[in-house]
Amino acid sequence: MVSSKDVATQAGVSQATVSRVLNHPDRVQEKTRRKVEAAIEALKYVPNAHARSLVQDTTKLITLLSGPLYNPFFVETTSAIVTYANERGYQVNVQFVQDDELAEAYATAIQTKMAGMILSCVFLEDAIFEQLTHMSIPFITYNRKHARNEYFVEIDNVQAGYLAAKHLQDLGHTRIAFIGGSQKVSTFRDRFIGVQQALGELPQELIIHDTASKAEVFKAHAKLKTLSAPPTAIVCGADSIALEVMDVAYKERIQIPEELSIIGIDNVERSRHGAIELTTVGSISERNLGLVAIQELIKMIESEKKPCIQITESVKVFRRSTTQPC
Amino acid sequence: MVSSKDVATQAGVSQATVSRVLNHPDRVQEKTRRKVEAAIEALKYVPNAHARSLVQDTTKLITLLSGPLYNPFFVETTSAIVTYANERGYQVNVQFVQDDELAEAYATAIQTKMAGMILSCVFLEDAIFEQLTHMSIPFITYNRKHARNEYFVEIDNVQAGYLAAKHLQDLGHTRIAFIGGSQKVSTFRDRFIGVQQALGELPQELIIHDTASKAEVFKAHAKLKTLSAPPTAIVCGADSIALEVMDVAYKERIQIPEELSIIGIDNVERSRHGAIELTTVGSISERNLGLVAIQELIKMIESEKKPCIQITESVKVFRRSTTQPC
DNA sequence: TTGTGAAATGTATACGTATTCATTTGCGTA
DNA sequence: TACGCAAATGAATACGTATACATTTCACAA
Repeated sequence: MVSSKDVATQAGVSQATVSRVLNHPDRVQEKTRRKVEAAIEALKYVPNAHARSLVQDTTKLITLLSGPLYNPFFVETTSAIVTYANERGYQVNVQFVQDDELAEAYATAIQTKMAGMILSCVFLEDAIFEQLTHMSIPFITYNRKHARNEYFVEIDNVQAGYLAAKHLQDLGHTRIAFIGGSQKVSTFRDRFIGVQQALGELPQELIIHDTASKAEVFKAHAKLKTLSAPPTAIVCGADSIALEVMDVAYKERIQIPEELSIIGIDNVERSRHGAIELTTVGSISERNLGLVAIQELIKMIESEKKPCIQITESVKVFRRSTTQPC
Repeated sequence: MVSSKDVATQAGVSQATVSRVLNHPDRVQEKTRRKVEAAIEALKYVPNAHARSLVQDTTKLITLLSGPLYNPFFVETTSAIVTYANERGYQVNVQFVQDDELAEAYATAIQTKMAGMILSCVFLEDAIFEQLTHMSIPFITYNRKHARNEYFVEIDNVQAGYLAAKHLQDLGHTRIAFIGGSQKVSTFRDRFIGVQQALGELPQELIIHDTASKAEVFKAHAKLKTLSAPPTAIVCGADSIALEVMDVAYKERIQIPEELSIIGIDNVERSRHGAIELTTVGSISERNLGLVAIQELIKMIESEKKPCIQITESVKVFRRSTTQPC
């Protein structure tokens, strides 16, 4: 590995001067600068970011702990986060973590000195939260939040659940099911609360929580189908779930929306696809939640002042083709 | 920041001993080890990965230069790569790079000392390639390759193009169009070669290259539609393009496959969705190309011996519902 | 010419870790 | 008890960079 010392020797200057050429080009004479730059070019020198961040105790690295990419919501947020961070000169360390893996993901992540952390996969009551808070670096959550979170970006999940259920109710549906994820997660909990605000207490047989994988969606759908009075409509706790329900339904030749109305929440890009046309609830602004979060995080990193950041975006129904009157 | 020196003071030992507890626990006495571990716990010490990789000149970091996530192919590969690497104890630095941004992505990436690099976004004749080769670290490309690549993982793209075109031909189609990306890219070039092997020289009006964005797919489709003799079938150079063509077609109320047959290449997960059912060509083994690549890369990193790795997976047609007899 | 101050450059040090080498400890044996 | 040897530990150093501080250079005025 070629170091700044090698460059210095080659250029006939001291290592400090090389460093100055890189960091304060104005503080070094034109002629010297050119010599050094020539040496850098000749030796194909690239500064060592590890050494730099060691001495400066600062780094241009952000850790992203995202949910898994089989959920299209995380595809969009990850893409936005990484791209924006790169534009701003940050590298992004990405991990895709399943719900119960946060602790170990966190443990390995913090070994690397970083400028900030952005994550989605936190539980409402997550033991990891105290550690996060005691970290000296800024962190922000998007989509989900912790019970005592001070920095988060989300959509109005209660309202989203409410609007989704209301939409189906307004279409005349009375047997409405809910399929969602873990109630330990703020998102699903709040969305379910919203659903209940619209519909009142749902019969137990129409509520299915803890649906994380495709296989579980399959089971959930099978269970609903065999009910003596199957639902005519389903509120899905996330578009990712809705897409999987649609997959199962199509494969079983169930007509959507004729036999079954489906509404999701998140308004992911894919729900707009001509072959999908999923009715869903999403942010009015249609701003990417990940983008909002990374922008806020970088503000926090670069301005040092850290006021409490709590952004909750308003939502509305995006009506497409998977819902119709009962 | 709490350092190993602080831990040493707290435990009443030297810094070297703390280091040994972490790296060679067997070389330190049981009693001492417990003292140190207690101190680590008490001070919530985490070793600084920068300092470590500085002194060891080694690091558990891999750089991934992926194509953009609006292409579902890259969603699947990125997911597989990051997850596998994490399991093996590596952090992954991710960048999503558009075709013409490779140079700058590369420039920022190499400032961080890394164990290896994995990338997809290279052109057949890419100037960056020489720099990559002269790097002392292992790198491997997946999906795409460079003209002089020694380490790559791909599917048999010529065969894929051939089979896709042949499939349509066998169904009786004669007006077959091709929509692909840049011919500077190995993937699209080879796939197009395969198409021509099956169909002979295509009429110029039925060939559309350089289709990278959704907007360009829209334009491509519009152009084909207004032809005096529009195509009855389209070979798409990638599933991502096929999905976008389907999107446009559905929105214009064009029946697929009744009015237009579509075949893609890649066999991405999404093409199996009940609402999509895209006929496509993909690897027989259905192994994730990204996974194969990262496994090979880590082998290269950890075993030092670096034979030439050139994996080309055989392909077959996955017949679904977007193609039918003319 | 000489003195002065600013600009330019060099010297020395710190960051946190792993490791080599030197020193101490402790144990078994004579 | 004393000796020797292995095991355990400590002291010192290197990794590559940025910067505070010391030194040199240089232009300009007296």
